[in-house]
Parts: sequence; C-alpha cells; structure tokens
Amino acid sequence: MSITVTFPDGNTRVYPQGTSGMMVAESISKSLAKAAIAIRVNGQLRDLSRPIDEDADIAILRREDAEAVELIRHDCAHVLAEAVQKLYPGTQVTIGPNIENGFFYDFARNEPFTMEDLPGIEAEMRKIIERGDRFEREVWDRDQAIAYFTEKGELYKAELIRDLPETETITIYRQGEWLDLCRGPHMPATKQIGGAFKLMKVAGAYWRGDSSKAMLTRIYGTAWRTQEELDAYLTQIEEAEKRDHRKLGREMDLFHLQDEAQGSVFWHPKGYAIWLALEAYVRRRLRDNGYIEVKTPQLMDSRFWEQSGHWGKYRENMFVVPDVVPNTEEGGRVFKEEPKHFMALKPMNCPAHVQIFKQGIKSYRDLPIRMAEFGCCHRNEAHGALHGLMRVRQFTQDDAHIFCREDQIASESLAFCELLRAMYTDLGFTNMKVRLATRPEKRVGSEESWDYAENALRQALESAGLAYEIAPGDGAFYGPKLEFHILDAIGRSWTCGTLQLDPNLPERLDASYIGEDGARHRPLMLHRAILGSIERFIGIMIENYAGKLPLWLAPVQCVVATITSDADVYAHEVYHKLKAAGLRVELDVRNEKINYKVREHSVAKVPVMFVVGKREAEEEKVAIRRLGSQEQQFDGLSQAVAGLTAECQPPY
RNA sequence: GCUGCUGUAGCUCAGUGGUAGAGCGUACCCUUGGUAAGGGUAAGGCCGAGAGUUCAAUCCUCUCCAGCAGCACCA
Repeated sequence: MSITVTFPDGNTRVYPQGTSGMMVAESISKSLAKAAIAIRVNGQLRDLSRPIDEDADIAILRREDAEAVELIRHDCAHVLAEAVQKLYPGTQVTIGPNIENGFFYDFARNEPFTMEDLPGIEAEMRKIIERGDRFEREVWDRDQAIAYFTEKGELYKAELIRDLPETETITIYRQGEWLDLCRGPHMPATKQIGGAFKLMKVAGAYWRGDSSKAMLTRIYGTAWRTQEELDAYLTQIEEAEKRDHRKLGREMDLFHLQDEAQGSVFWHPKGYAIWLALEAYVRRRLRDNGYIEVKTPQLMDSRFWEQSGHWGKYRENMFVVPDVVPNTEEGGRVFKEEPKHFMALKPMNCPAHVQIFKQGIKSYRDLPIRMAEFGCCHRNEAHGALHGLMRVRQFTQDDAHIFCREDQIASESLAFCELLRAMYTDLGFTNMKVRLATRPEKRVGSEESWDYAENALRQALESAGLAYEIAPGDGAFYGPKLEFHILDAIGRSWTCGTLQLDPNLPERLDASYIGEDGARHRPLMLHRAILGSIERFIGIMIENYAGKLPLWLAPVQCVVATITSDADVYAHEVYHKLKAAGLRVELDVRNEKINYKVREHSVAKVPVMFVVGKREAEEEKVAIRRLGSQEQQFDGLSQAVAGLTAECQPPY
C-alpha cells in the first residue's frame, strides 16, 4: 500500500504507507531532515516519528519557522519538570502549558520554590538539553497509566488521567529516564530546545484554577528560537517596567496611594490636571452626541440594592454602612446600638439612573434618553486584586445608560461604536479589538429576544465597519455585550469600552414609557462606557505614552526657564502670557545652570520648554526646546505663545 | 481572599544581635552658568505595628498591617 502526500507548494509524492514524517523529510534533503522538528498532517501538528497512514496534506515544520516556538516552549516545560524532579525528589508534577511568551509548570511541593532555586534548576535544564535525549511517544492503557502514576506518588497526574474522556488516547512522552503524560507533539530531541530560555519567576497557583483547591507552586519560564529573540523579549519587559504607571506617577508627582485609603487614589495637582482635561474632553463629546449629564447619590439604602438585585449577588464586594448613630463615648463600642438598617456605597450607577428615568411619565417620543454620569463608584475589591490605578476600590466611570425602544438598539449601538472609535483615535489608540459576547448558558429572556439583541449588536459592528470576533457564551445573563479592547504602544491589550444590552433592570426597577399605542412599555437599557474607569484609563495612557502625554493632556505643558537671573523679569512676562492663554505652565527661575534645568524638566517629561536668557529678553524672543529633541527654535514671544496655544488644543 | 517575597531618610537602596549608612532630593552658602547632573555645608530615621527570646533586637521567633508577583475574583 502506498500513500500520496501533498506538500504546501502543491507538489505530491508517493510513499509506502506508514512512512514517518522524518523519513519524508530525509527523502527531500538532509538539511531539511536536520532542521525538521514536527510535521503538520492535514492541519494537525504531529511528531516527526509518527507514521502517516493515509493520503494527506503535509508541511514539515523547521526549527526556524515561527510556529516552532510553541514546540520549543512546551519541550522546555518538560525539561523543567525533569530538572525539578531530579533536584527536588518528592515533588509532584501537575500541568505545564504554554502561555504568551513562554510557559509554566505547576508543581506540588510542601515547600514552595523561591527565586534562589531558579538558577540551579536552569543549570540542570541546560544539562538535560545538552544530554540530548530523544522524545519518545508511547501510547498507554488508561488504567495502567493511572496505576503507574498513583504508585509513583504522582497523584495529580493520576487525577488528570482519570478525568480525561474515555475516548482520549493516553500518550506519554519519554526523554531518557523521565516521562510525562502529554498530548504532544514534541520535537525529536531535547537538544533542539536550544539555549534561548530563562526561568522568570515563581508564584502560587491553585490546582485547576480553583481557589478551594490546593495551592501549587508555579515556575514561569520564557523560551525563544534564538538568543536575539530572548534578548529582545527581556528588553521589552524592562521597557514595560520603565513605563509602570505607579513609578511614573510618583516620579511625575501625579498621584499617590497610602495605607489609610488602600485602593483609593490621592490625585496630586498634576495628576488631576490630566483628569480634568480628559473629563472635559469626554464631556464635550457626549454633549455633542445627545447625552444629558446627571449626578446621583453615593450612599443609598440597602433596600434599593435589594430591589436592583445587587444586594444578593454582589454584596460581598460592596461597602456597607450601618445606618445608626455612632457612639462618642471614650473607649465605648463604635455604635450605640446593634445596626438594623444598612446603606451601601454605590458599586454602579445604573439603578440610580433608572430612578431619574422614572421621575414623571416618559413618552416614546422622549426616547432614546442618553443619560451620562461621571459616576464615582466603590467596590470592595479583594486586597490581592488592587494594583495602582488599574484596579482600585474607588473609581469613576464615564458611564451612561441609553434608555430606548427595541427598534432603536441598532442605531444607538452604531452611534456608540462610531463615538467610541472617534474617541479612541483622539486619545491615541488606533488599534482596537472588538468581541461580541453572546448568550451564556444561564440566561433570562426568550430565544427570540436574544436573537434580536445579538443581531442588533452584530449589525451595528458591521455598519460601523468594525472587525470583531464572537465570544460565545460570554454575555451577561440578561443580555449580549460588546467588549472593546485597545492595544497600547507595546502591544498589550486593555479592555476599556463596553456596550451591554439589558432588558432586565428596567423590568426589575419597573421603568416604563407610554408608547404610540397609549399603553405602558418597558424601555431597554444600554449600559455603555468608553474609557471605563477614568483612574484606570489614565494609568493606561501613562503607560502607553511612557509618561510623555500628548500636549493637550500633559500636566505641565510648558516650563519657562531662565539662563541667568538677568532674564527673571522677562521670564515672568513670558510665564504670565502663557498662563493668560490658558496653558498649564511653570516658571523656573531657580539659581541653577540651564543644563540642570533642562535635565530636570526632561526627566519630568515636560513636553516644551521656553528658555530665556539675556539675549531673548533683549530681543523679546524665546528659545523653544522640545522634549526628546536637541534642537532649539527661536521665535518671537507672541508668535511662540500663539503657536503653543494652538498646539495645546484638545482634539475635540 | 490564597501562595510566596518584601517593608531601613521624601525617592532608590546598602547594612549590623551592642539603637544606622550612601546616592538623589530638600534647606542654606558660593557660583550667573546658553540646552540632560557646578561646588560646599546642613537638616532629615520609633529601621511597617505589636508581642516574644535575649543582659541587649532594626537584625532571631510569632501575630498583624501594607506593598509586590502570580492565582482566584472583576456586576
């Protein structure tokens, strides 16, 4: 029997049935056989050693191919596991998948690994790779495999196998003496992993991602095809660290956090200047898109939250305040009496917006109502979740709820998508990913209403010309949603915007309007945000721009700095002119050399300096120095002020 | 919340069982210097909080708090 294989270029060759991938590679050329690490058979990646039993489209994967890195990483994880078990006998292996930029392996060990253990493990890994054993694939009997691992004390592995579907073939990969349960494929030998890998960090992780299960110890690693790729990755990590908004926030004096208000931000004048500029921009955009702006209470009675449904489901993450008079007695109890009534800080704005909607009688002619609020919300986030500006307990959403009729969903969604895209473009994010999250398993509402809602959102995306992917089952229990992810300058993705369709809350809170037919109808609600949390969005902006915010958002747009004290009087004049033009400007007349001043304001990421010395004072000019440029530009004072003022205008 | 690591001057970090040090920053003095660090002097610390061991604790042990990295969570 023979088989015909088709190569990517369309050529075909005939081989005896059962020919292995490696044999195919060898039949083509020695060099290919040497470079080959795996084979794609009818789209599926396989070991080179496995026989090909039928006609197939094949492609031989070489180590230098882009996809090879996935195999390198997973092979590396196996080697890591072997190294760990050699150096730390009694450690159980669990799982070791690939992740973005690398891999990890979770181990069960009484004493967790520390960073100090990593160099030793890495050295052992290099020895194993140098030894160069072949990866041998074996098919085992299920019960035999369970017995083997149980007997060996590898209880997690045994559990894994036990939970595999009956139909699954149990495969084992062996490298020398060591073996692991694995689906594969692997490269022919450990040697092909090469040396471009590094163990990065250790961390705890729950067995099977379940916080009620055992805590394992995880070792993260990164692996690449070449040393150059590894170095580039390590450099990129350093870059990301330099951009850390917590570090820049301190250096640029934008905000701080402290123990007494963990998770809530103290905005310094410069940080708040960014906030105000951003908020004013959003407000102009909303105003011109037919939104009305409201402000609703921070603190509301628990029965309000019971009605909205949050009390039952999310109380754990709410700040609850007893509605009783505190005791003022020295050393006494905090409250005079046991609290019976509670209030809660709002975790979201929507129920309050429904209250405003419900005042008076609404007609179908009033819809849509686009109700916006820079809503300050509190959520009692887990301590371990808090992270700078990115995850806080008090945050402000650029929130709005659109109350509309079903036939308005599509046009409102489209308008929202267009507004969102325009705003992201203004803010410097042109790369965006959109996900349409569809009906989850547990849901309310009829199939027809879900069909309608999902279609309306899909239509909006298509009309807006936005590419999207479907996230099946990721919708909220009450309706589908759109998630908008922006990509930052170093390729990280952040979920910011959202559009959620909600027929549920108006029902719960009994909101209605009078339709054309004179009867009462339920409006639909669209929850929507573009920046999401303003705190977090500023954090993202700081990291995206590495602190060098666009002029209109820069906390200090210009510093007027003198070269000698002879120019002090003139510098004051320049400063006041810029201030009068509405710019955020500072004056630096300190007794310091100009080199020093330039350095300091450059480090502080001030985008523009107006440098004035004796010459400029005499000629009524300024020397303009821009951040990151060595050059200077000399302009007359009024021209320079007008020019900079124009440059500092917001994009909208 | 879970696991691990960390907590020393405003910031970044050394250090030691006998109650502390550097650089930057700050104040003052000298210096008036033309585009990324001029020089000097000084001030500045309950060594995260509490308890224990010890003649003696910033250092060792325990508890707590906070930060960091993951995990879990994120209406």
